[in-house]
Amino acid sequence: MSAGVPGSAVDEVTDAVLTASRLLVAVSARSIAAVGEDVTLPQFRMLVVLAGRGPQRAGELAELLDVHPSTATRMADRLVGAGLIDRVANPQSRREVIVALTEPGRHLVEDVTARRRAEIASIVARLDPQLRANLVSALRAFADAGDEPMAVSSRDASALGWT
Amino acid sequence: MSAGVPGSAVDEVTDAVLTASRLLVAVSARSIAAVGEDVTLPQFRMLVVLAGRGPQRAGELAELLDVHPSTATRMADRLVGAGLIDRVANPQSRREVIVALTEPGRHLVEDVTARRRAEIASIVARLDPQLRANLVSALRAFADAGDEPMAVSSRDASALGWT
DNA sequence: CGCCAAATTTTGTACTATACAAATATCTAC
DNA sequence: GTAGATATTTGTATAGTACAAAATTTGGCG
Repeated sequence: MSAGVPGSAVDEVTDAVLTASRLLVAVSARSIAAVGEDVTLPQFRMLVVLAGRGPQRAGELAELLDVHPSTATRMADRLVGAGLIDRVANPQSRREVIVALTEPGRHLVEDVTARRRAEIASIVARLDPQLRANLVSALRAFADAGDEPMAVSSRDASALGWT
Repeated sequence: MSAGVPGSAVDEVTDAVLTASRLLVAVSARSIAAVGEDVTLPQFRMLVVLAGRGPQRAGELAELLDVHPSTATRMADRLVGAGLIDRVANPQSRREVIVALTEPGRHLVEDVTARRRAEIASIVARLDPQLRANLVSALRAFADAGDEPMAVSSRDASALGWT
């Protein structure tokens, strides 16, 4: 292994993060289902972005979601069909399209978010407070450590045949 | 909030776990791409299960991956096409189909896994050792706390209008 | 002014993942 | 040996995804 970290530690961290993440995804899915709306997880992500950052240009929205613009268009089609978002041409520049939550859309996000937060809170509440503090700092450090693009030393990279 | 846990703690934990998990998914995707094979993440999951538990019945495989059997069939179709798995009828019970890695399939898994482990190791290596230990124990505790099915107190549940 | 290049979005096409229902094939027990 | 149970595949439909091409709009330049 590349830097004095035993392989088992790598696998333990990987497993632990992925398990925790699966749990959160399951909680989110449950929360959406509980609200009874027929919205997929990617669609919900779009709604959350709109709730958090306000109305957005279609292309900007695609970038925020890290999908191709045409993907965003089609996702938006479905959400418009469900009455959860509106699409209006920007009067200043009619080639741009502004996407915004409708009232039902905002409601949905609030509803689902409240349920999700409540459920996660009930999990977090069961954690020993010391562990709880560790969790956040350790995960942040982990994410920060991985943030630097191409997170491998050049020695490792060449050893593995990377460019 | 349900149990004396400030909302911000909930959001911090949620954010931290999801960010870390996104990082890992990105690492995995990079590792697969680096090997140059045109395999999707779900397909790779199937290969990993086969590598870890040996040849499996089609239905068993679907359960392990938590997808519908027909989904597994189609995923397997593509992997057979790519020469990464084999499908043989169980001689003992010809209605059953056994799916197994081919040599190229096993190779692919080993290759990708090695790259992924190396990259994650280089991230983990940057962590303060104390944080590293905290990370695993805290995440495990979190996942365990969430494992209990329907992780909400009945008081919370009724307060939220759950059944 | 008018046209052409750049920007923005949508449409056409193709493919994967996914589920449900129905068809198919096999096995087993009576 | 036939009926019911079991295992898989096929038919059909939908969502997410990308790339390429078309459509629309804007803006600048001769």
